Amino acid sequence: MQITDSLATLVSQALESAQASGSLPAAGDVDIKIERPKLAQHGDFSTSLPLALARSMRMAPIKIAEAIAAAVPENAIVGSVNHAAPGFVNFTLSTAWMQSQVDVVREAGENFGSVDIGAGKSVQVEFVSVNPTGPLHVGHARGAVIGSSLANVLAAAGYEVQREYYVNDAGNQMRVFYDTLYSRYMQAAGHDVPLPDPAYPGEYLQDLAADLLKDLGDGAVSKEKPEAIADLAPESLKRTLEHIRGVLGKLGVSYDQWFHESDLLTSGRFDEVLNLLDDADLVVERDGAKWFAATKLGLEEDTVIIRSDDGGPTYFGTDIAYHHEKFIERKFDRVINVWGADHHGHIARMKALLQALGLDPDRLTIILNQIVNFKNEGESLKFSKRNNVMVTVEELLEEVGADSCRFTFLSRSPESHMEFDLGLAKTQSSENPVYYVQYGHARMASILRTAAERKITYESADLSLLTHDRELELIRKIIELPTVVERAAERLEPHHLPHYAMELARSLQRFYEDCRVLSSEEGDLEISMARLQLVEAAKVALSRTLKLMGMSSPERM
RNA sequence: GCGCCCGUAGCUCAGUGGAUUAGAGUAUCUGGCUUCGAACCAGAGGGUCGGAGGUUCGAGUCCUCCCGGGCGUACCA
Repeated sequence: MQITDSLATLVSQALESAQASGSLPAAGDVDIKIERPKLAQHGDFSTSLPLALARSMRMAPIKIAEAIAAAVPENAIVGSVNHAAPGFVNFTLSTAWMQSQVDVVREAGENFGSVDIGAGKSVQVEFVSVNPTGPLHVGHARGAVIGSSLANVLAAAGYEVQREYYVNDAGNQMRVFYDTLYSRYMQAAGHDVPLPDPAYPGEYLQDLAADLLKDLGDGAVSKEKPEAIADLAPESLKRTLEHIRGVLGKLGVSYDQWFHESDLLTSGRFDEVLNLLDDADLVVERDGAKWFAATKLGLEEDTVIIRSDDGGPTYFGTDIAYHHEKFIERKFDRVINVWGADHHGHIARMKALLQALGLDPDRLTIILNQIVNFKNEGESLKFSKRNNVMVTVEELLEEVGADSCRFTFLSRSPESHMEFDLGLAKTQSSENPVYYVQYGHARMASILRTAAERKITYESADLSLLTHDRELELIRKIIELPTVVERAAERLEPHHLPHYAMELARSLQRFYEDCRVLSSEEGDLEISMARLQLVEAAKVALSRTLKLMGMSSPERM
């Protein structure tokens, strides 16, 4: 149970007992919100419930606050309760309780910070899902970082999480890709085959074609184009996906499943779902194409499911089957898709579709991450696959490093239109907040190492010696982690993690500055032992936070 | 035109679903290393929260309008 939940219960009990004793009048159902005051002098937690009750109780809020504060029952967590103008009840945590938490954190170890709001419900997080037509470029990194961290957070919050990459291996883009690959392959074999129009640009395809020629031989050269492509396609897809998988791995991203769009077509699921829609009278034929009749569901316009030119499904068409598969076949309680903001027009259609399939649209959540504006030394960079100006994720990682990259993307909320200055990220490395956070971890590790070298054991420490302001400040910050995880999971906002990490590292550095852990003085052994336990707890909390962010927790730097 | 998103310190960004005196990093300036790691700590300056109305006892947060920017508005994905 979270501290805030415990406090809410206490407030609820206080309210009831004050009403029972007649010091407060009756009130309707109330939602007790526990907040964190901005100023330390107002305590650790507060509630503005009296302000909300003032109207229905027809009493001055300050009087209500006074009555509630006086009625809070005795308990282990709260040290003192006060009321303050204009109508707050402020709580200060009990010192003894905080001290006891050091042990709780150490015992929880790498599980510290976990909560159980998910209650084992299954949730799928689908992210990146870039067309397998070449290397990932920097614009894809943001969604990768957000999606993977979000998955970590949800797992820590008690959900059964599945991480998925949707491989679009069946659409028009792939056709263009393979057409271009064919030309490049033939060119590599010395034949003058022009590029198709449109064609995929970039050196990647030339390199891939040359590799295929080298590794598979020139057997496809003498074949007709469709047969040649059939020969080359599987291997090119495999290699491209391997490359993508490798780069994402370097970025700290991994998946439980790579789901292929083509499977939806070969398995018959696409046709099946199309029939379902047809039965619901939501498919119309017009201009030789088949449309999803979204206007019948109140949307602005219909959307094509099957093209008129070749009878193939559109991206949205297979996406219908894909989401049907997610909810009906795989039975996910919730599905979260992380999309680039340029796909936002797709959301209303998807939601309408779920409704048409008889599914609650709220089970699908789309997280849009805004396009990243990359700069170099203050100058804006425009990327495009078409005009071949791009920086790959691989290059980004070489320049900036995975941890720094993750921290930077993660510390902005997805909807912010963030700027990423590549030059700055490189040159500012030592001022980068990521190093501040990791340095804190390395420093705690160093203290524990030194303690081990000096053969200091501290299992039997007396935690009641931890009374210094900096020690208590650190404990307060450490035990905040479960609340942070809960909030990040509830709101699907992993960006709270790096901000918490900064605060924790700061509390830790301030503690280090004012509280000597290892002393050469004989009489200091008792306090050293207690502080070593605190250091260990702090390291546990910071390490877990870094892990949730998909970052490393260095023992040395 | 319409739709979605954004506008908070010089710069990059938070702000816990309305609440006690708007925060952090960075940059600038000042001070601090003889014992555990100075990639650190302490302090200072820097804000009409894009603008104007409105709701409210109370608005950076909710509503309306305006200004500025990004992205959509495909039988591409």
